[in-house]
Amino acid sequence: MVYTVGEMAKLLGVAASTLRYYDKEGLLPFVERSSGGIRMFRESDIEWLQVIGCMKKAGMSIKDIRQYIEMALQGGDTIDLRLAMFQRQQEVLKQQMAELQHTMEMVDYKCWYYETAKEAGTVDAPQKMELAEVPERFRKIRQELRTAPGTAATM
Amino acid sequence: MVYTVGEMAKLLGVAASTLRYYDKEGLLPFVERSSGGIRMFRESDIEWLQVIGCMKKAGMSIKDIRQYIEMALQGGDTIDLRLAMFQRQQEVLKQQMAELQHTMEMVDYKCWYYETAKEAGTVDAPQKMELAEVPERFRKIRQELRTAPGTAATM
DNA sequence: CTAGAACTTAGAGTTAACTTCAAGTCAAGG
DNA sequence: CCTTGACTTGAAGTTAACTCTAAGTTCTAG
Repeated sequence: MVYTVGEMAKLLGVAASTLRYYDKEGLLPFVERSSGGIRMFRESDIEWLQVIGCMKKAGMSIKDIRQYIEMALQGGDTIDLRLAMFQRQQEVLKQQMAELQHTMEMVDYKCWYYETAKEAGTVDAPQKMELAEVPERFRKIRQELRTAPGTAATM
Repeated sequence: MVYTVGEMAKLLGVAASTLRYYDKEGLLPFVERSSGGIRMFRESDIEWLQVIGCMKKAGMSIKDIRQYIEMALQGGDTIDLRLAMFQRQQEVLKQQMAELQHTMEMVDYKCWYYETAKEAGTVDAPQKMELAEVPERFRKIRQELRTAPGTAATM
């Protein structure tokens, strides 16, 4: 079974123009063409596309992804490089996860803040509350919000 | 203690031009000016800036953040709206977390894949391995990678 | 009082990742 | 054979979020 660019796009839930763009950027060198020049995606190309989607979700740029694809097609002696690339990506994701966790804590705190404000009818209730009255799990984040960060970038 | 835009930028680890840009976009209406027109960030503005940073990390656009800021400055009768906004953001973050989790699984799989390839000296080892030989925790993701997705967008 | 560093603004430039357009080509059904 | 819908390309346009530039102003130290 082969697919045209439009069919594959529908299958993956992306625009056909996106796949053409990826091809132009060198992300799809494995896609073959008909005698007339039309892209013919094979069943096995789906795995490539899924991996590309995964890397994009991990925050990698088109350029970085192209490097990986080139290595993968080049073959055997780049196994170490590819392994290293995914291991680095693992670290990046761990970092992202920690950051997301932290962002969640902030949002949880803000939800508590406005729930408390809603009950009291004014934001003064949570805003002026003594730290000791604030639920324990929000104390750290509240302190953090109200002071400048240490070294790490916040915005 | 008050800060100029450059001092505050350094404190937060961002470019001064970014803070000016945010101001231009209406994100910093609370920042006062000296008689000569120079921005004077107050200690208490740090919390605003931290919240902006948090919302940006949660993937909100400048435009959406401005809406929140406007509501917050407008005062009391928008508490419900602000609560709803953060509750929606909570859902968005849960979604992001699930996606990140999934991306991590893919990367973990790829690490295993290339570790196995490295040991064997060829990608054929993991590539052609029977599903039953694949460590149990990678089976699902391997299957998934090799087939078209259901309804959800993958890329 | 003055030099110079840091501030101000409007507006132009940058970058990534698409997205659209125009003009033309391919392929399947009737 | 012809129509028609989907495909092709290069190139231009879009969007968000900055980032830089230029011309001018403010503040602080000497």
